[in-house]
Amino acid sequence: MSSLDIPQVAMKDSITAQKLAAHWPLGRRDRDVINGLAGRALQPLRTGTDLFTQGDRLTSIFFLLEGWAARYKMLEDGRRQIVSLLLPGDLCDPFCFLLHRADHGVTALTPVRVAEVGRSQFEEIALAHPEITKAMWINALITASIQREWCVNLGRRTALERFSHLFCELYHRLLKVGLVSGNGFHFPVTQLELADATGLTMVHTNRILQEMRRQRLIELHRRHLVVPDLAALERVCAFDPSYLHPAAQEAS
Amino acid sequence: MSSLDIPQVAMKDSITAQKLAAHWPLGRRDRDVINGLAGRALQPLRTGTDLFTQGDRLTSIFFLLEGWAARYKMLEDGRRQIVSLLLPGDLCDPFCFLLHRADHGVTALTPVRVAEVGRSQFEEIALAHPEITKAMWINALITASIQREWCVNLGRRTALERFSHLFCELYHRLLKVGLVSGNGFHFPVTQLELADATGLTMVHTNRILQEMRRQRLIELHRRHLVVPDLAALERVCAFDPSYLHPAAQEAS
DNA sequence: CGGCTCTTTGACTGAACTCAATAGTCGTGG
DNA sequence: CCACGACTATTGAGTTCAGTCAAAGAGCCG
Repeated sequence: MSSLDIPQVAMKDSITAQKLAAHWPLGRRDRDVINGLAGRALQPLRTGTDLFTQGDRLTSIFFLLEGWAARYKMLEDGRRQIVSLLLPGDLCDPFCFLLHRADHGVTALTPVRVAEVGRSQFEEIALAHPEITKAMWINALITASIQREWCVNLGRRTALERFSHLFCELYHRLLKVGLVSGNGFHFPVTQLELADATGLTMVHTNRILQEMRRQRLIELHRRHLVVPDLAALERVCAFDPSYLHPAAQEAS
Repeated sequence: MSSLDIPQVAMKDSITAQKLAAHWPLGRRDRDVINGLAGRALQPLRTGTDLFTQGDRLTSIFFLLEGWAARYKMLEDGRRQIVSLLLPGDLCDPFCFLLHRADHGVTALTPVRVAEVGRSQFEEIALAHPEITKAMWINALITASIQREWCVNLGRRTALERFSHLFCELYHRLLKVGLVSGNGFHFPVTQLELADATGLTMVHTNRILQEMRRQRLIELHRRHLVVPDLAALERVCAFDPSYLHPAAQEAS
């Protein structure tokens, strides 16, 4: 855990192992188990592919190794709400076997590389590596915390605040896995998808983004988002990163 | 699990044991452990008391034995979003110890009776009774599913649909613990609280409730809500109860 | 009966939506 | 290299759902 280790970890561990180890300290062996799973990635999936759909019986969990995905729910008349964004390294429903069926879908927003872990294999690992299981549970709790914050975003923030908050969240989450460089990051989400994530229409999304550009809160061009002044953006929405539980682990 | 058992269970088990056993079959001993915890209830807390507040370090979990509570988050300027409702029998953050601090508050909407379980005691029980732990994890996953559905409610439904959906959800959840009688249930939520749960203002809440009464979708009077035609209410919002995972347990 | 909290009402405002059309962008294949 | 189709982004005009402000009733409890 000393700072000297970090370059080595970054060289060696998969992004998923990094992320889990940030929740709960994992030893070399535990991390290597995760790296092993992450190494067996599927063929890349193309944009728009669903990892699974609402109502599916779930037979495996996914590690999102590269690319972005979205958890979403549809209404009968075609309205869609994106309920969370999955970033590189994120786990997709590690404990889904405990429920009957998927209550939502997960779709690839970009080409994605995922590793699929079947149920029996997952259960073996969970049994043999309780620390991994614990890290995954912490991960699930943080996901739930983010979900609550999204409820606040959708229920009580203005359009400008919603986008500001979302961008702040993504900035912090991507920073943690080393995907921010030069105050910016690759941002492959279309305005339609942004609208579905913030509960607004595409037209309104477009107008607010222009307003944010005008106010120099963001630069957004060709799938790249730059936040020239993070503090300013955070001020717009009174961003408090504690809901991301940046240091979840504790002496136990 | 035969239907002959049901009356006996209902007579003997605490509401929390009932609820957990509905997620995952629990034996007599496991249920009695929960009953034992539930039996040591605190003094009733009065309306408006916070079980804990955002930022608190969590030292115990709560069983809500009687009364209603709300999970909420505040914005700096006083805006509030209720992110979930806790009904009689509900658990309040059984695994909160895995995170540093509370990212939200929980407040009593009515006088409540809760049982408090300290960390060390909880961990003892979790170790000695893995089936209870499993039931609690399933409970946590269902809570997360409900949270996602609330995002849909806040992001993509009209005001009328939001209230309809919320009432349908409450109807189903209360039905499961035997708190619905004669198509109705005790409904102690004020219009201000309803507004904070649906992301609307109190004034608009009032107007929509009147509209719902006019359309004979609900009867709401003196803290009692009657749904004369559940199917009609469900039609308004295209309610699909599968997100409540009514039969979560499965052969494992 | 007084002081709460909760509910209801009216008039006005405004943030976000709808509809519809135009303009980029990107990959593909001729 | 350019033309084509399919997304994606942008713009304008008009509308509406929900918010704001302010005040008046109801219900409840000591």
